[in-house]
Amino acid sequence: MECSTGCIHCHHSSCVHKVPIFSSLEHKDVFEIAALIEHKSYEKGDVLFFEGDKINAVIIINTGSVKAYKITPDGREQILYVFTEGDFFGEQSLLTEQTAFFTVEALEKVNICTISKESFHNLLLSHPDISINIITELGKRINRMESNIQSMGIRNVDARIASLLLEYLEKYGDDNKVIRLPVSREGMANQLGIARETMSRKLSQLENNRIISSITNKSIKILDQDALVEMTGNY
Amino acid sequence: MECSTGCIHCHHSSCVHKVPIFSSLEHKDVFEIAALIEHKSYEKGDVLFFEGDKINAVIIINTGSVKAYKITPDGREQILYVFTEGDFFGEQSLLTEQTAFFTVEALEKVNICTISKESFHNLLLSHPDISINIITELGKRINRMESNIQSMGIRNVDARIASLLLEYLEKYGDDNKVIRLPVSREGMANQLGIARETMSRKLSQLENNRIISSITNKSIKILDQDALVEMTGNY
DNA sequence: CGGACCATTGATAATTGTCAAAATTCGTGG
DNA sequence: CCACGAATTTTGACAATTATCAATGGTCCG
Repeated sequence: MECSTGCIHCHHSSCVHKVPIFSSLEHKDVFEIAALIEHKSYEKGDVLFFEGDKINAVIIINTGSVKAYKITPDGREQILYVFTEGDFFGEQSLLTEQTAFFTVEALEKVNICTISKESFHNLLLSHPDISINIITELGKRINRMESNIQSMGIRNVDARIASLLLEYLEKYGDDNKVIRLPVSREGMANQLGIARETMSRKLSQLENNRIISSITNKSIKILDQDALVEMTGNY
Repeated sequence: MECSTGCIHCHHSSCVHKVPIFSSLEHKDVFEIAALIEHKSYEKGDVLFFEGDKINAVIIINTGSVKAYKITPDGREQILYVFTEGDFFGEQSLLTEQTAFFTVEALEKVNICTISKESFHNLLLSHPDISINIITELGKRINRMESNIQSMGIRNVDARIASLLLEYLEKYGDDNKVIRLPVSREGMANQLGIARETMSRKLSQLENNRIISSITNKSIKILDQDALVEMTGNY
C-alpha cells in the first residue's frame, strides 16, 4: 500500500501497512498505531526469544523470516512455523501470563515491529474490527495447523514429503516453480518428524523420477507438480 | 454459574453460562445473547456437518462430546479435535466464506447451541471483550495444537502414546486416575497416525509393565503416572 | 585453498504396517 | 439377567519401511 499523504516516516510505519490484521484501518488509526510500535532487527541465527521466556509484546515480521520450534525429548528441533513478512506472533501473551511456547530464531536478517502487550490490548478494546481481523488470521493459522496435523498423520512418508513440497511451492515458489528453501534438509526432515537421511533418500528418488530437480542445497525446482499432487493422494 | 435473578429459561441460556468466551459478560448481556441462540441435539454417530459443507454459525457444545476429523488420502480418519462441554468451533466462518475444514461427528448424545454468523459478528463489534476472550481461547487451542504437532514429530511411538495418555488423563481423568476414553482404540491410533494393531500392542505392553490397567474398552486406569512422564522424555 | 558444515549413500538393525484369525466386549432383545 | 450376534480388540507371523551408524562426497565462505 502506498502512502498518499505526506508520509515521511513511511519506513517506520511499514509494519502497519503490511499486516493483514491492520488492513481494515483508516489512515488516522494507522498513525496512532505506528506511534506504539518499536523496531528491532536481528541477524541470521539470532534467537528472538527462547521457549519459556516471558513475552510481553506482539511481534510482527516486517522483512525476512524466522523459524519457531520446540525441542523434542529426543533433542531434535520440531519446527512449528516459519514466519515471514506480515506474519505476527505473541498474541497469546495478550491476556494470559503465559511464557513462550517455542523458541524463535532468525533464518536470515529480519526486521520486526513490536507492540507492547498493554498497547495492543487497549488497541483491541478501542478497535473491535482489529480483533475480528486477528480472529480471522488465527483461524487461518489454525487451518494450516489442522492440515499439518493431518499430513503428519499420513502413514505414508512419500505423501508427507509431497505435501511439504507443495506447501513450500505455494509459499516460497516463484513462477518457474523454483523454491527457495527456508530451511536445511535437516529442517525439512524435522518438520515431518523423519530422519535427515530418509529425507535425503526420498528427495534423491524424486529427482531420479524427474519429479524435482535439486538445484542447490537451498533451492529445489519442481518439474512435475501433478505427480506430487498425485502422491499426496488428494486429487 | 447459578442464575440468581429469576432465570426461568436457564436451561436455554446455559451455553452462555458455560462458555469461557462469554465469561466476562454482565447479566444483561447474557440475556441479550441467549436470545440469539438456537439449540439442537444429536445422537451418537450423527454427523453435525461434513468437511466441505458451508458453515454459517458458530457452534458451542453444551453437553456431550464430538470428534472433528479429516479423511486422509489413504482413507483413515485423522482426528483433529475432541470437543467437549464449553468448547466452540466454526468461528472461522465468521468473515471468510470458507467451507468446513473437517467433519464433525457426535461421540455420544450432544446438545449444542448455535449462533448465526451475522449475530455473532455483530456481537463481537459491540462487545470487544468477547473478541479478546475468543482470541485467548484460540490461543489456547493453538498451543494445544503446537504441542500435538510436537508430539507427532516425536519419532518414538512409545513417547507419543505416553503423551496421549497423559493428555487424556488431564482432560478426562478422575481422582482415581481412571480415564473415560472419548474414542475407541482405533480412534486413539488415528489421533497418532499409527495402526490400530500397534496401539493394541503398545497398550498391552504398558499393562504388562503395570503402568496402566485396561479396565474396559472405554476406560483405562493409570497406575504409574511417573513412568508415563518419563516415557515422554519431558521431565 | 582449506576447513567447517551439510548432504548423500550403504549396510544393518529395529520398528511398524499388513493380513488373517482368534478372543473379547458391547448392546440388544428376549 | 442372560444370551447372542455384531463390532471391536488382541495376537501372531511376516513383509515393508524407516532409523541408525559410519563413511564418503559436496558446498559454502572466509
